[in-house]
Amino acid sequence: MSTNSTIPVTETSGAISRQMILETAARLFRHEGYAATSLRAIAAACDMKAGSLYYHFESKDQIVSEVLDIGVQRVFDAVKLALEELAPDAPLGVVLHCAIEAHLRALLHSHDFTSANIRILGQVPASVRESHRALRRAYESHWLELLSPLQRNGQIRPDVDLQRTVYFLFGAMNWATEWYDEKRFDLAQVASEMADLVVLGLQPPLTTQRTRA
Amino acid sequence: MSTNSTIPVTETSGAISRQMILETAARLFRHEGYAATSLRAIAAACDMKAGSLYYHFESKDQIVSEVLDIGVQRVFDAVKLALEELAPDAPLGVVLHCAIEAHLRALLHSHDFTSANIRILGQVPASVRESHRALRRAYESHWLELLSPLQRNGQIRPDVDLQRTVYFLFGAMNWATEWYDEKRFDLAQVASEMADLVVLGLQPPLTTQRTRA
DNA sequence: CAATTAACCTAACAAATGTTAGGTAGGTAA
DNA sequence: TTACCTACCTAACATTTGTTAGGTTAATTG
Repeated sequence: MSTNSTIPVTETSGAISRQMILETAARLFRHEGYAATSLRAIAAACDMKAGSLYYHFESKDQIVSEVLDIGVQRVFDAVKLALEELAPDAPLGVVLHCAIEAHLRALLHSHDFTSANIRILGQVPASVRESHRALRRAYESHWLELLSPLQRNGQIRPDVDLQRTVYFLFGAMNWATEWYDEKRFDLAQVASEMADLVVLGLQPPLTTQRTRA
Repeated sequence: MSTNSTIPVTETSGAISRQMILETAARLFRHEGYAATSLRAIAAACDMKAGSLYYHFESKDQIVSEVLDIGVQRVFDAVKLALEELAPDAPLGVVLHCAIEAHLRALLHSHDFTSANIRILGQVPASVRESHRALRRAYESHWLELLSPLQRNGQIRPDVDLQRTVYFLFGAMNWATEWYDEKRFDLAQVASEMADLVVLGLQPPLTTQRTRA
């Protein structure tokens, strides 16, 4: 007899538990590291026992593997979505600002997955790291394909190495997980400053205004 | 407080072992993470047994604590030394290039201490991290005091936030531990590119030449 | 010579780890 | 009713962990 059942048809109770396990694991991995986060700690935070995790996952490696992938995928999706809303001929400053803000927002706004990703990548077993590397490279390529036409445009100097520029940007952005505090900083402003730093440089502007070439 | 301020003139066998333990620990911490690096693994790599480490150190925490401090101290010393050789009125571009190259060189040139520092800081016990924070802040302040006069000079735009600029630079530099390969890159060139990126920006120069104001 | 010390070792401790085998309450379906 | 399935639990397993207590050896010192 179907009374007023509040459980949604689409999400079974198992799927909800699975999601909670992943979110809890991401939070603990981020703060404690990979090896220091035990399955018992993950389970306890989900009001479960350690053995029950094996109903949803094959191993600890599989849990951390999914956490890593989700972390990159969320940032990847956020940046792709933000860039799709831009005009195809948007200038460098706008493109960079948009991409940086999307990356930072996904990275910092209550997403333990992304922070965990940056912190524990060097700690997971080599097999896990290897299978995760493809996704990371795909995201890196996305940024290269973002900047490449701008260099052909002449909006980026031809002698700039885009590969290393992306490395620099990733470093500057991802390091924010170590110092960003949403109570002390405004994310949009941080994104603007970072974009301005690389676009305008630290030097005072040489001319007050510029006409299109 | 346990400062080893005075190193014995003749390096005793114990001091050599102590140094080897620290170097081995740094290497393992960097590659395996803090919790995954056991005292037995450190000892075995030094041709010792785990219990013998307690002749030189009080605990695992003390070992990792010294590794963390050495990591920052080496970069700190390298940057201070490099800046002392500069003229006091050196322009922004020269100062930044000099500081960045010194930081990167100490960070990347066969120093497991520095890489370990960046990777495992988020994994060590809170008490260790807390006592290490003072040294990190001192290094951060050194960069602020490096850039501050240049902003008063007018060589850095007055609306630039120096605090966050240092965060950006630290991120870009420290991230190099994740991608730098001494066989593929030239360190001096990487340092130049990074300095140019923030000094000149990505945009093409608006004027071909510039005279002093 | 004997005594001492530096620099290790052995062997064990309790606690914690990932993982597995088997059990069980509650709902669903026939 | 009976049978089945989902989503857990209990209890153990073999390892591994940091740490300690109590040797042992070789060199140094008086």
